Amino acid sequence: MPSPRVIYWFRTDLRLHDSPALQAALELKPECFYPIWTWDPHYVYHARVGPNRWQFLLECQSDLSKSITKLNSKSKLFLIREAPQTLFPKLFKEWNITHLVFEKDTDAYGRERDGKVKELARKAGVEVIIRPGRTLYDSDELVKENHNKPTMSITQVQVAGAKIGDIVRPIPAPKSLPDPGPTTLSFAQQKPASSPDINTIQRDAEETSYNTLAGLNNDFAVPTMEEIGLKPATSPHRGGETVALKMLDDIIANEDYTATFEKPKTAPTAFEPQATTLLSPYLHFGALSCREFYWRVQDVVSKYKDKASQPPTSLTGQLLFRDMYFGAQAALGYAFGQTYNNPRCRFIPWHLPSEIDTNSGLITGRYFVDSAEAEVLFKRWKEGRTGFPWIDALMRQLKLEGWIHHLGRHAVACFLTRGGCYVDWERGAEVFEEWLIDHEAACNIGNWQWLSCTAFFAQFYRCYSPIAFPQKWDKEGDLVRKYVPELEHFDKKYIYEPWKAPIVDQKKWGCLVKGDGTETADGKLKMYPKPMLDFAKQREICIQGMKNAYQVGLYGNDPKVLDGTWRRLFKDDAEGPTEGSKGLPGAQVTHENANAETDGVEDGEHAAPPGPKSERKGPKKAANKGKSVHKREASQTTLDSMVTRKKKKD
DNA sequence: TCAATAGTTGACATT
DNA sequence: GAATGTCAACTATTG
Repeated sequence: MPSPRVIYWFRTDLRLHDSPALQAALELKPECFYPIWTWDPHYVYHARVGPNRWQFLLECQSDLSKSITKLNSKSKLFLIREAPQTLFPKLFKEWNITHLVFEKDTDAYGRERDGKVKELARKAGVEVIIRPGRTLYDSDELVKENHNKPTMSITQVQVAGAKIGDIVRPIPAPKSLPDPGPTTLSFAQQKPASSPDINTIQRDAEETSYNTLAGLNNDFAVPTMEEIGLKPATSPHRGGETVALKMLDDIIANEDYTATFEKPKTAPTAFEPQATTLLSPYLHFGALSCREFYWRVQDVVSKYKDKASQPPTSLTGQLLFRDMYFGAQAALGYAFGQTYNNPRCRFIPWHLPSEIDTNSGLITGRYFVDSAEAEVLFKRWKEGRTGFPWIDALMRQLKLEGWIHHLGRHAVACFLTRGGCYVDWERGAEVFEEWLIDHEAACNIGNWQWLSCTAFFAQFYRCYSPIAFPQKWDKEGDLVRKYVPELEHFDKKYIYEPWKAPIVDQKKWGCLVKGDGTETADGKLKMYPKPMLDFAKQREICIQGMKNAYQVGLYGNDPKVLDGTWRRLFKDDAEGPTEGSKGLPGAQVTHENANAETDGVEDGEHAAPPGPKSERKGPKKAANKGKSVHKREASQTTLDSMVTRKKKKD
């Protein structure tokens, strides 16, 4: 039996503390130990990742690399710029590897990738060791104890969790690490296909991270933002296990906060400091272990006995919700991330429905513009110029900093979907995926389904007001003043509804409320848009639409949804793309090559004012016009060809 | 079987 | 200002 030569493959576990997989790797007593990261083109080209989350990732990697070097001056995090699916067979041979060890990933894409890597290892005679560690409970085990069903409520998580047993106590960080062996790379690099590339909009220079195998200085260094060609990051939040553990220490030191935390009582209007822990991005990248967090909190809670808050509102309750969403995703796979073919997601004929690849049954990442005015509402929502200061402040904070309070996310998600614009939750989830530094696919998808009342939650008549809700938390409107500075001098009486302020006052306070937000100044005066919709009216339309869709009662996997005949069950004038009795699968609107630069709807910027169906006189066509449609041509099923194909010449 | 009740985080009026 | 009830009425669980 040769001495173990081990690759430890870091992915969503960028830490040394409490890593069951890392512990398993070290128990092998390796002769050579290679801590590596492979540069997965899925992240570079396919998932939506903005500069803020990129920077957070790079900071987590740098911090981890330094921590590794502190334990062994010969070692570091070796970043190898190639897709794992093509790199590993060559690397196994080159470094004479005997074991590959990594933390389990239950994300839909993660499972697919790891399945392929396991197969490659088997062929190369390399033993693969996988340990769960990303969640409180192993998500697959949680599903198993939930009668092999996706975990759809917190009670189910608690019952299934109790059957599994106690949440495991955290493992200390290793005190030393074995040397790596030789790190020569004599093989040729295989570049991934750089097309399709959803992230061109995130860059202001060429993406050159695949120009070398081991980086510009051949030292396996963490790439710079420049190497990836990214636009500058703007988030104030810094990544890394070191920062995370310090933040956790500070939270735990405040025992009252830790033990009596109740999420619904934390203010979404608070900033500097925010009302919640802001540990979610560290949990996402694995810079902080959720079990470390859980037990540090639980030990304080135990001291407080009956004075402590309880799940689901307590701090540990938040971690249970995370496990719930991971369990739902582990059971449902790719279908969890979409309505189409999802047995647990209600079918609502939202505006701007997703394009479906009928071969794979998966969404393509593009969508249909069934209504030009809905497209305008969506654009204005994304850009933070809805004319509702609370919504705009949050969307601008999100884009700038990559993090907003959980209840702020509720407010903007409700507004986009069932409580305002009646736009598909998948559109909103895509924007969050792009901008959040803590974007966790399972949690993001689950929360969007929750807020849109398509799964997990059903009380659609409980609708967040963009005026009354923030008023409850902050009468002064400080968050608005910070992120919507044009309203900085408005009296608090009008801060959440500035269109009601008298014109003389608007002039006095230096900002006119007019237009649609495309212009920002009128002479010396600033401009802020008028509200893009009548909230009270739109709320009624949405609630009626939801009530109707609930009565029809379809789920995403209903045959009538799959083949498009669901339209027979809706009246033509029901809210959403409901006309006719037959149509394309899902809520797609007409047969059309979605790559085509054709359109059948008037220019969105000049659309009629909001109102039900106002623009849908005459034949209905899909508008997939230019910039308004996401340029993602491949569905998830084509990922494999994406990484194994040679880079095409331009 | 079915009524009662609970469900992390609504708005508004009244006490 | 905090607590409670009503609005209109959802699903899933429980006894």
